Amino acid sequence: VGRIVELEAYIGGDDAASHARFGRTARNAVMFGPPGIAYVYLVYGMYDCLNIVTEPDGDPAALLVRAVEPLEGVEAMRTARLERALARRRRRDAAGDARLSERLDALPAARLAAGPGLVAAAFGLDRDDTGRDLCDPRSPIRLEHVPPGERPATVRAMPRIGIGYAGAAWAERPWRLVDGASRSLSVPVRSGS
DNA sequence: GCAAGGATATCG
DNA sequence: GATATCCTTGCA
Repeated sequence: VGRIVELEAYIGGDDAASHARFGRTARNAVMFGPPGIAYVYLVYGMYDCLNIVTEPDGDPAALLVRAVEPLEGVEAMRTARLERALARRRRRDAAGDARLSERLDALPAARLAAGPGLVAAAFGLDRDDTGRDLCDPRSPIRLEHVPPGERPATVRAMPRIGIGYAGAAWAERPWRLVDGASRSLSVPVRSGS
């Protein structure tokens, strides 16, 4: 269980940073479907990224989940992270495996899912999870309301990350939303933003 | 500061 | 069918 503390909005086919910018394709098909559905894609050939489809059927849009603050199951997340890291290695050797394990053990819980690729790794998600209904209480991966008693989010908006290819006009839009008080952000909030 | 890594969309 | 590029990460 974790609390989403960082999201980026990708809205409509005219958003030059969105996967929907080329229209409907095999990869992005669920973005054009109903909201509340998971869209998981592979980026840079290595990392899976979880998105939540948002707009009504026919209107392509999604939220990229860039960071989650662990609330429960920290050790399960650590195990999932290690499993993913080990599976990715070409040449396996005991010394290297042990070193990876040590590094993960030393990683603070708050940093286990502090990045889009790390969110999927910590929750054991991959592209096969595309299409899951995140609003279905029976779904193994799902959205729930923040438990009562948790601190309220102090939401801040700033430009999205890693989308220089879309051009300045789109890159400047403040469509990255973070809980400024969280220590689990992928990139720390810079003062003034 | 940069290499790793494979799918993807586009171009010949 | 080939290739430039990609909503990143963890190492040097």
